[in-house]
Amino acid sequence: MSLRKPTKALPNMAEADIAIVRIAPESSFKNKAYDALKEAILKMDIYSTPEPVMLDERALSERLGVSRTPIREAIAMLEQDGFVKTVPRRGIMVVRRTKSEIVDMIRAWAALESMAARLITTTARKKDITALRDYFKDFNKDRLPEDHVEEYSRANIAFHQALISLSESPVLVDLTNDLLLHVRGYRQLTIGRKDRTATSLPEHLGMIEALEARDTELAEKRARDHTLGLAAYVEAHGQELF
Amino acid sequence: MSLRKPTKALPNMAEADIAIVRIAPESSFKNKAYDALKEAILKMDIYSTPEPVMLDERALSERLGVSRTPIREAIAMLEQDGFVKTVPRRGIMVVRRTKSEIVDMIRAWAALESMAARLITTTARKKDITALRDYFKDFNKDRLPEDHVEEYSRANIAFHQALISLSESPVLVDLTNDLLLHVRGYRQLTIGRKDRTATSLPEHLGMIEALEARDTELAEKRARDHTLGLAAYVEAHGQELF
DNA sequence: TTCTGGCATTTGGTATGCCAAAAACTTTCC
DNA sequence: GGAAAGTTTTTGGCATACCAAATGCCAGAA
Repeated sequence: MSLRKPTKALPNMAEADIAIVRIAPESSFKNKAYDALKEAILKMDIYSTPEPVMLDERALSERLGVSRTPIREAIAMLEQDGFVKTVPRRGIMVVRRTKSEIVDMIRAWAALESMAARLITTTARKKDITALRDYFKDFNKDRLPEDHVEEYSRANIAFHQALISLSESPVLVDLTNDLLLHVRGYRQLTIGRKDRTATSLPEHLGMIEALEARDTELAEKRARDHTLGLAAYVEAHGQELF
Repeated sequence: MSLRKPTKALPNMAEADIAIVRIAPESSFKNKAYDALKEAILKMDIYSTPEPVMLDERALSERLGVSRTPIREAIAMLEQDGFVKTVPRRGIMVVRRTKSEIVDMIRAWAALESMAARLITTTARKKDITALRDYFKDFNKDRLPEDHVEEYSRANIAFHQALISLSESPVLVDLTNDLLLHVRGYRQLTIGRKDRTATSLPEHLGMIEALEARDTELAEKRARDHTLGLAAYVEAHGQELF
């Protein structure tokens, strides 16, 4: 917590000159394993095979070069997050979401983002709201989003995260980030599909306008309807994605 | 996943007659420890003392009669939930929420519940909506909520949980339950304070009416404003609670 | 008495080993 | 041959031992 009390052996020594830098906390193996496994799970395409993807404690501990104990603790954490499910004497499987679960998550996301929009209209600085446009500055009628789907998808996600951050609500930020990981981690394709991008950009700009106008109700509505639109889209067209 | 392949020793035995009940999964020590610790944490009043409440792995393992391993896994899970924070070679401390964190959580709760209300207007059966009134059937002008604060507080929470359940959205249900544990687990007093109960009941009835009328926008608004009212109340008067 | 250096203790982190249940594999017997 | 019975292997659950860092205690020096 506090640094060691400075020695007084040399009464006039320059105590502050050593420029101590606050030693690095060196994250534990447990947390390193958690991060590594989480990233690996989000990166893998678990829907490409019909059989559930299984993890093996011993194999993982060997791959990561640590014992099973920190691996097991990381697994327990991932299970709390809903990324894996361990079945005794059966194995650890990566959880596969159904379409309706994804739709459900997007709806919750819509709820949280619309609340973020509401809060932003009353607290955020105009400068910060306007800065949200920057995420789409590379797209216009000469450079359509639907012609750069991957790039637009990334901008899309960055925009939404920046928007939520403007609410200055840690809870909203954390909850939406978690949902986003589940929704997009498995299928990047879900967001930014070509036929969504056409309507996406104008809706985003509409949201920003409402925020700038400090129109609480309108901003909330536009944020909600935009994301609910995504939910409806997935519900209608997402069958083949899962 | 699948039941054991039925034996064929007796070709004509009535296989379906034994009514297998899905053998008890015999929850693991890890999960038992998780449940026990979670309950204990929610039950304790961590704001009554100025010093942070610390947990000790070895003491817990002795108290629960298991080794440290499942205890540590349970702790890792609780840390994911945000109930405890472990600091290497320092200890495990029960997380204390600040007032602004609680307010933040209540706002997120408002967002989720208003979405639940929205969904209910389009999917729930009228019968189920009307049944929500039952939670308040023991309160009227001859038996005011403010005269039975504890009882009303319980009915209040049960009502909100039943409401969210009507949305048939597992995500909304889970997220709000988690938030509720954090908000009320530590301070039962936060909800159901005498000066809130007066306005609480009419607002609840108003929410039910809007749901019955299938007025999506109104139901959403009333649900949101009701819970945001609680947030505002805590923000304004909650100082002494923390 | 006060301060300092060192040792013992505490505490979370990690590695290992063993267990039981389930699954995979092998053997045996009709 | 094929299936039942027996055996081996696999896999997560749990207990235990040891480690290193942080803290506290205490004797000895100033």
